[in-house]
Amino acid sequence: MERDTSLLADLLPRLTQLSGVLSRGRLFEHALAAAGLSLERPAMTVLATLHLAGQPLRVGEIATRMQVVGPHVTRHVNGLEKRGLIRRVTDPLDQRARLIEPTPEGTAATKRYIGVVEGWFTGALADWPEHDRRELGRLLTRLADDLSGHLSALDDEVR
Amino acid sequence: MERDTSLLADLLPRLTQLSGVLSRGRLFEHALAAAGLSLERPAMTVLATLHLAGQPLRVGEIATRMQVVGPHVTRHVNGLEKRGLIRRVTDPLDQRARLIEPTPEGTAATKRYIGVVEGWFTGALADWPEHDRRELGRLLTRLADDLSGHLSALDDEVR
DNA sequence: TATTGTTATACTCTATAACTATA
DNA sequence: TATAGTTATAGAGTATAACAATA
Repeated sequence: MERDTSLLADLLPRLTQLSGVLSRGRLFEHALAAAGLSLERPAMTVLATLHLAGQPLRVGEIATRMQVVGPHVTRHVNGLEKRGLIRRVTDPLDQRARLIEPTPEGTAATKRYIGVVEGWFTGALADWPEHDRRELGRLLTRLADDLSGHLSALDDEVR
Repeated sequence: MERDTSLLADLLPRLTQLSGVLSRGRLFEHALAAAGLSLERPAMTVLATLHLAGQPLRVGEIATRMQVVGPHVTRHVNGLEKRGLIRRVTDPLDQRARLIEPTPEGTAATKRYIGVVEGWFTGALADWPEHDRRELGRLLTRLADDLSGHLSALDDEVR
């Protein structure tokens, strides 16, 4: 019990710091600039989500994967479409739905961006022993899942 | 090299997910409600920063520790002062500076909040082997430091 | 002249509500 | 009537710029 508290006293500030570096930090802005892109970060996240999926996705599906709400995705899809980075295709199976798919330019832009971020992370973790990198991946996966699960439970309680 | 890429392909989405849970998630709102507080999250962060420091801090120092900019702190300090949770004391060593210190009510509120969050994290990590919890703390500390360091280096390059 | 803090303003990210079109 | 998406609007969080007071 005593030990838990002291672990948490250390862990919480770290998580806060990390969260700040990733979300508020200029890390992604740097990567966007280095990739020669002038996009808002959530727009880039839409592209990255499509890239990770490896197939066209509906607006609602993108929203779910980004853990945001539909209109937010619509807004950035609008911008991406104007720039010619994605295309809206009506889903042949359901005329209400739209499938969002990257254009060749969108795919190229996404690859440039991901390349920059990966290179940057590789550099940041260059000195890490292989074992630590693997452990971090394992623990972070579990932490993200456990925290997400607990958060859902909390939301359900309130409901 | 191949291995780095595949690690990162896994790590980056995890970090994004984690960052989302912590920053956008309703975790802290839940904790505030459970502690019986109606404060904005950054205001609570100001209180937590003071609590962690264990002593009154200047506005600028709070901003540095929160990794935000001065006016942002001023704004939330204004709100906290109105609610009687902190006090502004002119620094005897420098008439320009103000030392921010929690009132007894502020201290009590902060303790309630931290207690809720720690209890919640303890629950989320309850099933974790002690070894994993310690490893997570160690690796997260290093990750946060390395990423912060790299980010500063990037900022300097741009400058 | 440099620094600490404040005020005023604006921008980014995300949410909720109201609506349209299809099912 | 329910669902997919869009449009319009609002709010939280943070930044930049202009300023005041003190050093």
